[in-house]
Amino acid sequence: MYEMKFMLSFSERPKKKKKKAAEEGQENSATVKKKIKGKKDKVEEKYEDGIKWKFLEHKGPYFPPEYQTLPDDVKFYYNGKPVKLSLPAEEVALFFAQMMDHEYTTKEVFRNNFFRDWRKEMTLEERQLIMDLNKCDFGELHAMHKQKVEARKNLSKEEKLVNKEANQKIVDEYGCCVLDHHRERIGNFKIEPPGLFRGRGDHPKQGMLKKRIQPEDVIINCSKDSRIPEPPAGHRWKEVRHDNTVTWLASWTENVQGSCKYVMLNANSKLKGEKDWEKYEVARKLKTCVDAIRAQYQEDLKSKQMGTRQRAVALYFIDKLALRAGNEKEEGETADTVGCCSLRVEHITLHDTLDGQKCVVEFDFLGKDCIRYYNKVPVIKRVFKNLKLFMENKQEGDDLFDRLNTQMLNKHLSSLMPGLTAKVFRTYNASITLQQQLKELRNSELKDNVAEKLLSYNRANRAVAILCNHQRAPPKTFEQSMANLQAKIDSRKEQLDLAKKELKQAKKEAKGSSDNKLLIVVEKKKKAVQRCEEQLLKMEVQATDREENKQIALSTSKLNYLDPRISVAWCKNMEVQLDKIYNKTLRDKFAWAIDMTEHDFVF
DNA sequence: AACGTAACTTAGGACTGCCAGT
DNA sequence: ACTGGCAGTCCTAAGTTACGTT
Repeated sequence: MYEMKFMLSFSERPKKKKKKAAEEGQENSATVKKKIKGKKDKVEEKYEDGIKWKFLEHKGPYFPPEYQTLPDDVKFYYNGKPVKLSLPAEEVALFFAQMMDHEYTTKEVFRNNFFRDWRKEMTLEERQLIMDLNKCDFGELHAMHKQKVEARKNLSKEEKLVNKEANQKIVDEYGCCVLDHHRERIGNFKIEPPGLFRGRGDHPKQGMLKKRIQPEDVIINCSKDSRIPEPPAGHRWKEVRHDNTVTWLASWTENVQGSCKYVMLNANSKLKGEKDWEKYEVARKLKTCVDAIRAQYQEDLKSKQMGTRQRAVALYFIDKLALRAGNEKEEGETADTVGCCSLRVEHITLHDTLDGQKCVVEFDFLGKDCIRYYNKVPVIKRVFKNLKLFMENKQEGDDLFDRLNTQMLNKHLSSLMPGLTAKVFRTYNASITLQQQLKELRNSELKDNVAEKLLSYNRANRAVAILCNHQRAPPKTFEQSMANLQAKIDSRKEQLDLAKKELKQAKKEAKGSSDNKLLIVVEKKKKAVQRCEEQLLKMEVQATDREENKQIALSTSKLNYLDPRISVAWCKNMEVQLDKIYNKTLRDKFAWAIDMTEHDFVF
């Protein structure tokens, strides 16, 4: 049961005093701000000062199995000669062999990074021998891997069940924790297995060895008074700490980028649910002051301060186009991608007129995950003039907003509204767009068929996905499956024609007759026609939906940007079953919204 | 103020297993 | 019973933001 309607709203929430709270420790009963009696006399506790829990107990992360050496008959060859590799070198060789069907392994950067890191794992002797990746023959390793995959696929039902049960046992043991009074699922309790780093796009580190994580690398976070997780036999943890100002249960540092990895709770947990609710409440708060903020940045477009003008233009983009903030990135460490503040002059082209429209900005850049953002947008004159100004005397590689960064932008935003940052605009614009589109589509289409209602919902969802530029690679089987569906539609059409003819014939025969049998036949044929029509419509709607969705990913916005209460209310109003738009995982994640939302909810 | 990084959200692709249609 | 296509799940990379340090 969720009690978040009683929670402090974000503006009333005290500012964090992180470190201090941690030092005081979780036993401090003064950290319990409020005990609120909920329904059924359940007591919910709210904490202040960024305290996330009072009690946390878990079994620690689950480690992947140790590497098992190759069978003797599977050989690696160098320069045509079999070479028995040392265990560490062999393990890394297998990582490469496993990926050989992938395009990655043909790329120069990938191969070079792999080879460099692989050589580090070799013995001196191996290193002296193996000097050239092109002389390496992983053929047998690759074949063995493919065989293993095949064998796994061909397991009998019983064997698969045994595996499934073994997996379930691991989930039962490691997949849950106790946080305060709740038993909660953990999102990622498994330590990431070693392998070759697969960055996205043109990643300078692709192919580097992602090393095996040992318990000695792992920090455990839990309550002092909980049963401390046991490290695997013969090992010890890097550290056991008791920091209740954070939500992670375990962490380690990953070697490729040097960043932290965390074991955290599942999205259906109370902690994550509250955070999610809070996010949407901030976005709704923005709704109440967005007009003022827009008026302000319109004014700022005329500012004498260049920095203020740049901030205003950036904000205009973030608001209108739902661009991400765009932090600076360290060159050479990651793929070259940008967001709003990090746009460079080569990413936009200004057109005084284009296709009959005035003041058009053409965007073309790679955003998060190297997804291309391409858009031609008419903008207001003042923005256009400013852009021209910002581009003056600059060349390729120069920042468009040279007097602006995300910290400055967010600092400004938080002064306009507590809790406001650049990404809130994405959440706000996504959710408000869904709400508007649902309303419009309902008015204009007035469908009473569930399939058509769902098409409307998906179209509204799609409008958001397009706004947020959530793309996907067209499924490999797309053309084929589309053709299959069309064939089915065609054959169903023929079937319908036939059914109609039969109905006509039956009617004719029954005319004037009072023979009950004939009347029953007519009814039967009528039903058949009706059923056929329904099936045909359903398939046609499905075809439309699928075609429109070819390169668009709806799931990302559904999961991260759309206030679930809008969808829950829509289902109630349209008399559509919630499970038609939310699968089990989403229903779990949004349990808080399903619980609290009435049909009249307005974002 | 500049910088580094911890903590957390957001993201697309790979993988899996189920079920409709044969 | 078989299978292929796809929805759902898993995986982990890649963002954002706040905070601490120099």
